[in-house]
Amino acid sequence: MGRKRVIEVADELRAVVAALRRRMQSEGSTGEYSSSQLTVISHLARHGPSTITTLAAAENMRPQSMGAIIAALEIGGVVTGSPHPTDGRQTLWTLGQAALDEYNAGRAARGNWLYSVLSSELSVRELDELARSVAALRRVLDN
Amino acid sequence: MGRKRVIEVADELRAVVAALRRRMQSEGSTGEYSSSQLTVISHLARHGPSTITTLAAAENMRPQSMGAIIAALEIGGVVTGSPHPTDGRQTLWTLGQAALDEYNAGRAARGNWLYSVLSSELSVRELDELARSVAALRRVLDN
DNA sequence: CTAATATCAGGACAACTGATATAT
DNA sequence: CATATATCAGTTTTCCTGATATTA
Repeated sequence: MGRKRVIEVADELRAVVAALRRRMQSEGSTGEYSSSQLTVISHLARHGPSTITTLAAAENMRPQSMGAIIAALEIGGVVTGSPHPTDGRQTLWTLGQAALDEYNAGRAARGNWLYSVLSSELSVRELDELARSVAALRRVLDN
Repeated sequence: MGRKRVIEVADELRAVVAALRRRMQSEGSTGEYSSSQLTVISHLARHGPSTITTLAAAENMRPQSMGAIIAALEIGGVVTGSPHPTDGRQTLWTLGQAALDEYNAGRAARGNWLYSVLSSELSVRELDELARSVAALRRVLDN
């Protein structure tokens, strides 16, 4: 693939990422959780209890920023914090049972804009390609 | 593709979009232009002179927001505005010759984080899949 | 008069940096 | 003391909504 072609892909990816982000944010009010909140919920549901520092690193975000997201979820009763068994500096955050059930049942995603448009407007093949592309981008981010 | 699988793809896409956006923004200072500015520059380079309303629609953004981006580029001498030949309400914005040359030579992208990681860390096949996935997402956004 | 284009002003939100308290 | 975790406070950036002038 030529250099020019890579530049085009990068340009289009940049534009799509920016536009997707704006769209997800504006559609966020339709669903129950914001985009940042859904990301944290899915992380906790899949990886189990985590500290703020761990969550922030997973999302390429500063601990202070993640702290604000967790604080909002705690007020809503979605997550609960408990002291780390051996390290008194850390707090382990866990998904509440109701939120975990909700996530596993797919109800958290049901009313979500991104989930619904991917289901309805992408072919099976496109979804498959998208899954691989997302994994490749994740790999790039984690380097 | 099952429902659960689509939810996973949506979750991962949401997380990657958010993380990519943050990363692009923080790496932005390395390059010469911000993410929003690069998007506008590449649009003008490919599609020719455009109005603020046209640019805003292409990027799924409000005209007021695009106006601010254009204003910054004008101060930097990157774009120049000229009145529309027949419609006095409109201003057509054009890339300056220096910026156009720079774009065509790939110099605008050379120092760009996104371009360089895509070139160095993705295989040809992954770049190809990514190009198709980005096009599919663009289609979803334009609906 | 109605619709479209652009811009001015003010606001909301997400994530940032710097500083600080506490525990290892 | 040096390091790691978390949080408080203030700032920056980006995009938003509402209101207004101008032209088609």
